[in-house]
Amino acid sequence: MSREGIQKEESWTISDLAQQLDVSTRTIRYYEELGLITPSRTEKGSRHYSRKDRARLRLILRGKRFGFSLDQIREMIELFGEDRTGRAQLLRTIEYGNQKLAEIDEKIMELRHLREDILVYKQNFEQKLLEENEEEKR
Amino acid sequence: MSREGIQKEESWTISDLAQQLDVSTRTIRYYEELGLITPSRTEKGSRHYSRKDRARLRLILRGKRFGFSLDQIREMIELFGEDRTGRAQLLRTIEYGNQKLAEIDEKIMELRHLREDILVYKQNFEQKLLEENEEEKR
DNA sequence: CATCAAGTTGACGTTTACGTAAACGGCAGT
DNA sequence: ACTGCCGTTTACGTAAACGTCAACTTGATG
Repeated sequence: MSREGIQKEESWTISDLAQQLDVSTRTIRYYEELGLITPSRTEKGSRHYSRKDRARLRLILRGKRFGFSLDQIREMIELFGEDRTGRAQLLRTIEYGNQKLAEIDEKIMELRHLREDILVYKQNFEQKLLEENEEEKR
Repeated sequence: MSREGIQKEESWTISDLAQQLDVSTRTIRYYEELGLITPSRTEKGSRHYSRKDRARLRLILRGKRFGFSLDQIREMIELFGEDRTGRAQLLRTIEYGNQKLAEIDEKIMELRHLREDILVYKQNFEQKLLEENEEEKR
């Protein structure tokens, strides 16, 4: 009989996580200082990260890579994390989400522009390369 | 006869440019300190920006918005800016360009992920909103 | 049991990317 | 000639995002 429902009950130490996501432990603790993640603690006081914590950290790192400040990220996490109740609150949160989505779409657009710019530069050099080769044939 | 080839000879002062691209003059001067832009000077010493300079500044700002450090940006500008000659140099530069393009594509992919994450959060709240409405009907 | 790796909390240092203020020159309008 | 306004340089200030080091605990292991 296959034993179903066995919870791996995965969890990691701070250095596990640091290694997995390629950041320093200091950085992770720093994010905790800022209230971006709140891992559980063992009896002794060691930090203890669940897969949810890990997902959150990934979100943070991802956000960072696109110029979002930690403060903006915190803002985001708080809004989506709180147990908002009541239509008004919910609507506001959803609206905030839409706004963030729009921002991201905007970023994607801009990235395409940047890509274009670089492509043009590159093509310039490719052209030069062709000219060099022509010259050689002569 | 239409007068062709009339160069508007466009150029701008530092504050013109700052306003156009929505940055401070300090920032522009700072980029110059770092060697990212080198505007010409008027007799008196005032900076004088051509459309090329403006394009470059736009590139810088664009790069910045995606977490590229000014140092990375400088690296990029230098490589594309220098008058490289010789097939080896050209090939290296082109390779560098390809690498940058790959990085950007990677970023775009990651942005899509981030977008997905946020979308899921939002949909969660939209679901809650539906449940609230149900409850009300009761 | 000694020691060593890995965890903790402070505290201070460093880099990046500018802001801000001082002190000055040039030019336009009154 | 005086007043603003814009430009310049030099210099110091600062917020964000960590790095680094010290001082200490706590298991784990030869």
